[in-house]
Amino acid sequence: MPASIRDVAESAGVSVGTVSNVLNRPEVVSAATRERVLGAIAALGFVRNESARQLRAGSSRTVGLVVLDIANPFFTDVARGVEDVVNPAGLALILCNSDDRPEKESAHLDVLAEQRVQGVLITPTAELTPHLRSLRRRGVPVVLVDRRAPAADQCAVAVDDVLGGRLAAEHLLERGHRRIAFIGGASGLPQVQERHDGVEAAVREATGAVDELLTLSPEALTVAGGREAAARIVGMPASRRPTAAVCANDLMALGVLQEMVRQGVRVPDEFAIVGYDDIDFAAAAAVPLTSVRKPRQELGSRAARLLLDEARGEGHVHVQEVFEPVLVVRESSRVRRTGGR
Amino acid sequence: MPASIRDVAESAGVSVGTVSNVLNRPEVVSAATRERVLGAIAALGFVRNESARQLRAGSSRTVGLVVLDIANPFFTDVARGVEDVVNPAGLALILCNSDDRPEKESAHLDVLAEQRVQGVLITPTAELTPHLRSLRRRGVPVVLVDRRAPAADQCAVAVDDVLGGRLAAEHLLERGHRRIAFIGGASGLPQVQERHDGVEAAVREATGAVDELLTLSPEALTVAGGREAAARIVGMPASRRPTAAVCANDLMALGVLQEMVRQGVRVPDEFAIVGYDDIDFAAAAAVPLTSVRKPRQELGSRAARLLLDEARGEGHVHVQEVFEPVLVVRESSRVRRTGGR
DNA sequence: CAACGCCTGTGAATCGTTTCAGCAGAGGAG
DNA sequence: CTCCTCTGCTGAAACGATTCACAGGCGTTG
Repeated sequence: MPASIRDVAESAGVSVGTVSNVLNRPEVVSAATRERVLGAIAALGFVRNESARQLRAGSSRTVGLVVLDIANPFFTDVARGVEDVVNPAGLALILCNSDDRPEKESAHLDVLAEQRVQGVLITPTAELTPHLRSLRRRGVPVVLVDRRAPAADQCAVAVDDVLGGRLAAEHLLERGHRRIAFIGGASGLPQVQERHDGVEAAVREATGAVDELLTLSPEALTVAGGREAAARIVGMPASRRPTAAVCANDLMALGVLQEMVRQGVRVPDEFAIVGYDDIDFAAAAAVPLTSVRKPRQELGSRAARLLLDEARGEGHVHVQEVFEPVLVVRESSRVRRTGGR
Repeated sequence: MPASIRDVAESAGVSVGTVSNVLNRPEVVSAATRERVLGAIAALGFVRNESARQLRAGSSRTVGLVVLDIANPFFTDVARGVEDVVNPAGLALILCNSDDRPEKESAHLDVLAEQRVQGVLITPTAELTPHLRSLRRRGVPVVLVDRRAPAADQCAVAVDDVLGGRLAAEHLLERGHRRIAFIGGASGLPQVQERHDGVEAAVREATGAVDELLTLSPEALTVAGGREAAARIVGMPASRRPTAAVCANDLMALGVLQEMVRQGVRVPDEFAIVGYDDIDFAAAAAVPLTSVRKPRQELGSRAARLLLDEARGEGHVHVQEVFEPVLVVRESSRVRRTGGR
């Protein structure tokens, strides 16, 4: 139904080749002809059919971004960084949400493969699914976001999460906390594991023992997950109950905070909280959250640039970029009545 | 480079038509042949080329969603609602962010038109741009989200924002506030205008005068915009300074709250705040925000269903759905020392 | 035994764009 | 006047999947 390039050609009295030239290399067409063709295009309301163009070109002008949780502002900030790079390059972004579920992730990857996207940016679920591998084997560039590459044969943009965990824990230890909880999801994400390892190492060095570290694994890395973990902590006997928690992300930290407030536990006086990601809302929370800051937007833009470079081919060198996180101290861990246990 | 349907046909010793049948109407192919073809598909790692399929079909298996601010959780919740409807229908979602800028919006619409999307869901910028009109004229279904349709010739899913504004204002008036501010962006969005009108009507009815309503229009409907407005309010002489504000969305309300806290103004004792949208973070704010709740996810899913219905053709009836907002009272407007002026 | 219908499968046309070899005509050089 | 070059345009092939009219093969029926 919509006008095709042939209709335009007919209406302008030229061949389809000429119309295509007007569209793609206007400089090879004489000014008079160009005007005539552009006039016909406007008159007919012609819009290029991307499918046909793609069919010919072999790949589309889109890239895919698959995130773990679209409701987590961390990922929308990453997406914004990606957009800032990808749109100016004339590419559209297909944003997919896996909800940390491998099936959804696979389904999205299938769609992206069928769309012949230029490449895929992804924060994968725990296991690198076979879909992801086969995508790469098929020659589709894949850049991991907020996750280290398992090998040097692909690009990845990550954050030193062991360091991040360590920063968070050392901060609490300095404030005199000894019984510390690490609250991470049950999903088994390596990023979360690394944060845990950083916390654990710091706790061991400071206390000489690891059993001071309580690890809680609520269902999901969400506000609800944080509430769940907090409820369990409050339910523990006071003698064993931790006095502070490092959370695997800010959403969980907000959940912990909410539940603590609800249960009448004063934060930070009775319980200190450190979040992770430093999303904008962390600073606006009931008790402003201490958090481990990651360069969210830059994570996205850097990953997108690497992807475009790889898609362009020609001597692309795989890069594993690792950003350093920074601890931002706010109210939720500020005070500490008593030192030691 | 990737295997085509022809390679599969060759490898399985059948014609391309048969392969296509296996893919699209497996029931017309004998079991033996089907197995053989599926085997070849697996062996070659064949993936359908959507471009080719679309070229033939005339339209793609995607829908577009254009939002005003991807960083606003309200819109990610809407997006989630859309996804829940659209993915099960076998369609992919292209999520675009206009940042409330007509040029970006137009650029995104161009891309979506070239992609031959099945339809577009959009929360448009202030003016309905010519691009949007021409899209509709070209027969692409367009459903407005969180915005009323200017005429009955298209679908729209909105919220009664006059009522929302009224609910917010009446609540504050009941609490004894008389000098009230309305904080909305300068973008001229009708949704915001309606909220303003609702507030204004309520104020007029209660006080008999409109000049009790101070309207502030910061640059953008963001946290920063809220801070900016709050700073201006604090700078006013106490005699004329409002004692409460209705904000056009929760992000601004959070900004107002932050700035008030920073300036040492106690909320709600010295200044009450009501937000709009009731995003999840509203309840988790430093002072939990009273807010006007909209059915965020349902807004998206309803809009998506209408879009799919319209795309399917066959006796589609345009629907203008208007949801009723509900006031959720929390700490930010709870108390009020003194009544009246 | 012929006629018929059903079941499978074939092969060519088609979608709209890009690309490229090649052609007409103008202008310049000899 | 012929030969050559350059500019501007043409026309057809190609991309990969879908679709549809149709062709064999086989069993059934009268």
